[in-house]
Amino acid sequence: MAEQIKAVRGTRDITPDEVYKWHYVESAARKVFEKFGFREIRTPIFEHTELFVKGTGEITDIVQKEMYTFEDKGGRSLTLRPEGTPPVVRSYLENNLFVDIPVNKFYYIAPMFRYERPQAGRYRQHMQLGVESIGSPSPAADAELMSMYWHFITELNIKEVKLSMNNVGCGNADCRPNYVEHLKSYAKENIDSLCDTCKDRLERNPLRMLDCKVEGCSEIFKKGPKILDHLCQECNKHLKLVKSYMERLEIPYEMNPFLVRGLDYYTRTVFEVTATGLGAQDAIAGGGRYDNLVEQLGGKPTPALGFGCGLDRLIATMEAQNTRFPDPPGIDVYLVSVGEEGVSRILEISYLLRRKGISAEIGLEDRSLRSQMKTANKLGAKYVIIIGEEEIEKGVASLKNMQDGHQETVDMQMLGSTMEDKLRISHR
RNA sequence: GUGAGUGUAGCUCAACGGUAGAGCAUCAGAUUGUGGAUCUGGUGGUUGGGGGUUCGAGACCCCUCACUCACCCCA
Repeated sequence: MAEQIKAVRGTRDITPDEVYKWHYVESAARKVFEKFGFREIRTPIFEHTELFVKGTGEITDIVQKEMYTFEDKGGRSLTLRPEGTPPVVRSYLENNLFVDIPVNKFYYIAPMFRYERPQAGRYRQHMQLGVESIGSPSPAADAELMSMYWHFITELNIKEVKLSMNNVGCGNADCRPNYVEHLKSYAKENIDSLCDTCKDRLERNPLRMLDCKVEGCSEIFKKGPKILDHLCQECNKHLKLVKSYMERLEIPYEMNPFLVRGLDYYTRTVFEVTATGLGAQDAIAGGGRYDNLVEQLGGKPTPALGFGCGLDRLIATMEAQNTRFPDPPGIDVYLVSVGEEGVSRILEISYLLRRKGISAEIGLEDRSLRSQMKTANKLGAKYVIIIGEEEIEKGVASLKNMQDGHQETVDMQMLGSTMEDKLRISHR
């Protein structure tokens, strides 16, 4: 035997036994999102590398060490998309989608690629359900987005989720930059007690020191300056309104002043949803406002916000919580034949039934009746149609109800309509 | 990128350095044309791959690949 080629590290197959769960979650998402006025957008799976360097941010981990970047035969540097926001903004600008309506709302269900070491809930290719709302500065848009996600996971019956929220301010001199100076001088006062990563972050990306998990560091920053105390007036007002809307919508959330997301472009509202049963990688969704990104990517100054939700983790959560999925689709009829003439008959009948919208499966191997019945049972067929020499001679078919075991004889000509009647009743 | 653990049949796992096994699944039969329960039998493996130690390696050593978990970070 030739050597087996296996799936690439960090990737996996979703086999037919699993895929119905994905269909369920995806169609729930489409239903919910479309009710909230979001429309699907599909962008290419790869982009010019520059889009992510500029959009996601040069100093992010994603860009610095996690991108699948390659050169194509034309010498272009391309990158498999590691996240969905920059491509959607690019598409929004490229297609001039802003001309029709002031606020554009998009969603996508698409694979993302990051070169990371795989572990529980982390893959090199993972499916992300993403949403972007471009054009509105209103805090109501923030609340709308979070409430939509909340509704979505409620619909799926996901339990034990926590929505954490923060406001990381804006670029005005009296807002985040001012806070960062405070934070830096505070960190310098305590520099001897900080871990090496934090020392490094102090210059490169000071905000990220806040969510350091090293105990000593988190203790220090708990006592340090908080962004929420240093927001400019506008950001403060925004935060206040978002909170009041969330309360009015009765969406439970927690303020977490240490929540800082790994992407550069966030302004003001950021949030993260965590779930139980996942191990260390427990974030099932994360997002926030990015009011400067559209301009950064060459558009006019346009406020925007969005989030991403990892479907692999979402489904893993549901499995860990024993969430009920709808039953996997079974088949209506299994057709069994005896003898060569029987095979040609069941092929013909199955084609007829299938065209009537009935799901039918046929046994094509030359096996004993008993074996074929076993297969029918295993596939969960509601009915079995048996066509052998006796039936052919009489021009009939034997029809067996697999639930109650009752068997009857049906005129071959009447099979189509009989099956339609029976299945209409049992579907009710 | 760092650290730890694990790779034996489709799945879950055994086998003191000495003939590679069990349960489940699968296939067939018991039932010459009838599923689920029971019983009987069969198929199925270059022990992840490569090298080394040894009279002899699934086991010990080295390399490599993969998986798992954690760090980092993220969904």
